[in-house]
Formats: sequence, C-alpha cells, structure tokens
Amino acid sequence: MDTKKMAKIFKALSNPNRLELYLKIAEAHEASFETGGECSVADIISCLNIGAPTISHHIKELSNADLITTEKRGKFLICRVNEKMVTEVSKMLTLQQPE
Amino acid sequence: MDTKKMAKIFKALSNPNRLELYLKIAEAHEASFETGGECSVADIISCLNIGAPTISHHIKELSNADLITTEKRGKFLICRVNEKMVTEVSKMLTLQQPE
DNA sequence: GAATCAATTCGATACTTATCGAATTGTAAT
DNA sequence: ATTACAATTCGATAAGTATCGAATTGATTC
Repeated sequence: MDTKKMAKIFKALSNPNRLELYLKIAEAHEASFETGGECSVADIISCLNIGAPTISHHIKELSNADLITTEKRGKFLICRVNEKMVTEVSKMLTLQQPE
Repeated sequence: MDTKKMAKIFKALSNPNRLELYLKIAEAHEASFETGGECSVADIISCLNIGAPTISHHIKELSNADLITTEKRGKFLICRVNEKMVTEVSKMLTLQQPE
C-alpha cells in the first residue's frame, strides 16, 4: 500500500464522530453472535448525536477508504468492517512485515 | 484511551507528508543497528521535498499526539517513535483487548 | 397511490490546516 | 564576535471539511 492510500485511511479515522461510527460498526462485528456482524445506518443515527446528512457523509468516507463495506438491504444500508484492510493498516503502523 | 485522543493520533497520521515523516522515523527505529534508532529533523528535511517550517510543524503534531518523542542534542532535534503508543493504537484499531 | 421511513444530495457556513517566505532564536565552529 | 547551520515562530493564503437545514430519492406499507 502506498503512503497516500494509507494517509487516506487514517484521515477517515481522524474525526472523533467518524471514529465512533467505525468503532460502533467494529463492535457489531465483534458481537456477531447477537448482531450478525452488521449494523445499519439507522442504528448509528439513533445512538450518536449528529444529523443524518453528516452520518451519511461519514459513512461514505469510511467506505471510500475501504475500512467498511456497505450493502443496501430494503430501506436499510448495512455496514460491516473490512477486516482485511484493518489488520493490514494495523501492521503497517507498526512496520510489521506482511505475511 | 478515549476516542478523542485516538482521533488525534489518527489525524496526526492523516497527512501524506506527515505520514512519511513518521515512517522515516519508524524506519530509523527498525534499522537501529545503523542509526541507533534515531533520526534528526535535518535528516528528514534533506530527504523530503518540503520546507523546514512545514516539517517543524509536522514534527510538533506527531509529538503532540505522542507518536514520537523528541530530544534536543546540540543543534539537532532527535526523533524516535514512541513504540508503546503505536502498538496500543494498532490494537485499538483492530479491537484487540489490551494485555 | 398516499403516507412513512431510510438515506442521500445540495447549498451554505464556519472552522481548520497545509504550506510558504521572511524573520528570529539558539547552538557550534572559526 | 562573526559566521554558519538547525530549527522555530510569525503572518498570510489557499484549500479542505464538518456540520446543518431543506429538499429529494427510494423502498415499504396501508
């Protein structure tokens, strides 16, 4: 991964509200027994105190950085973490060699 | 670590030039046999194509986010990665439990 | 098809910030 | 003390962005 792409990923996580979005999605991913590993935008809106347009914008940034994937299901937009990307970034941060 | 602090760390890495600064310092850290694990601001200036004032600013941001530590030695400012912080962030990113 | 709810788009605003050149401080060498 | 070099501070500018309210699209239900 080049540094430009890497910087984009960190930028996506650099806003406190957006980071909370990511963490919420990541928590749903961890608690996959209860949640199925997924999390709708509506869930996020109801638990964070910011407007829907802003959240929509943030979701797009996370998705654009390939940190999450999204899937439209009926009225809802379902979000999941892109586990592969996240672990890759985590390793680059600590300069670990890819396997 | 709270999300605000975490966001600050990611913000520090969200600028491509600043990320290159960090990676340069981190590489010196890895290659500690040759470099002693350290890296001066002068080194960085000579290998990146941006002005000294900008670099000074970036160094301060990295340091402010506790990603690096600095130490004045003679005319030079010596930078090192704060390994502890980096591994902690890396774990939070992937939601690993602290040990 | 009217009403409802999820989500997005649009336009505007206020705020932040990356970068620069010029000037300054601080340290070391001559 | 003068010169030289490392780094910082200052002031300015241009670009980016987080957020909002209003309006819109798209899907579901009645």
